[in-house]
Amino acid sequence: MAVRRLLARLELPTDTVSLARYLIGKLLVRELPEGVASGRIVETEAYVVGDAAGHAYRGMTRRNRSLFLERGRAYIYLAYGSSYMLNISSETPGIGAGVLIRALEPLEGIPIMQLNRGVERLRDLARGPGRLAQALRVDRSLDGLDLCQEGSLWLGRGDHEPGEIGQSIRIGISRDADRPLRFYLRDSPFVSGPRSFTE
DNA sequence: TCCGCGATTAACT
DNA sequence: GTTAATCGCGGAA
Repeated sequence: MAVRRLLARLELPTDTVSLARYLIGKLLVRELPEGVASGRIVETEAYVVGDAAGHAYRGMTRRNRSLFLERGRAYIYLAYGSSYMLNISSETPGIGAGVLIRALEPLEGIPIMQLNRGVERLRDLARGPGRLAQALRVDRSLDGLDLCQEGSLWLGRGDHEPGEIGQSIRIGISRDADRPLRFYLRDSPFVSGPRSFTE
């Protein structure tokens, strides 16, 4: 198994779009009582400053305050009453923006993820933001966590350069819907949405 | 307080 | 391809 090395905050681009692209190919590591579950990030979306689709658009609230932290923090919320969404804060403190993690290629702890998800098929473990959170048992209790510090959830360096990165409009939003702010690993079967609109 | 609405998913036809 | 489930948030009153 590849060495898991923590990503330092200084390695993370400050700019939201740059961060969304940078995170493709990086590792997301979850430490649970029964063991480690991890995966390679294969799909992200940027929710930039001044973005009408972003949760920070109307200012800071109790729910979205983690988006305004220094880059590399977790912002987690519940969508549709049933699915948790994991985001990583971007920009500088006081600026509300972040990157949604939409899909992982499972690497370690696959049996743990299978139990958490209640499905066997590798491709269905973390393809989609809600599935990903369920596979890694991510919920609001992790909101605000520093992902640049070893702990229950953290970001790791990938062991090689990612392949070709595609770009498209974001999935499932209505406002600011035409902006090409979704990034994904072009050849990965673990990507959730369409693979058209490639750059 | 009330009410409409999702950065989704799974189970349908 | 279509649709119901589900509930916290936040804007309106």
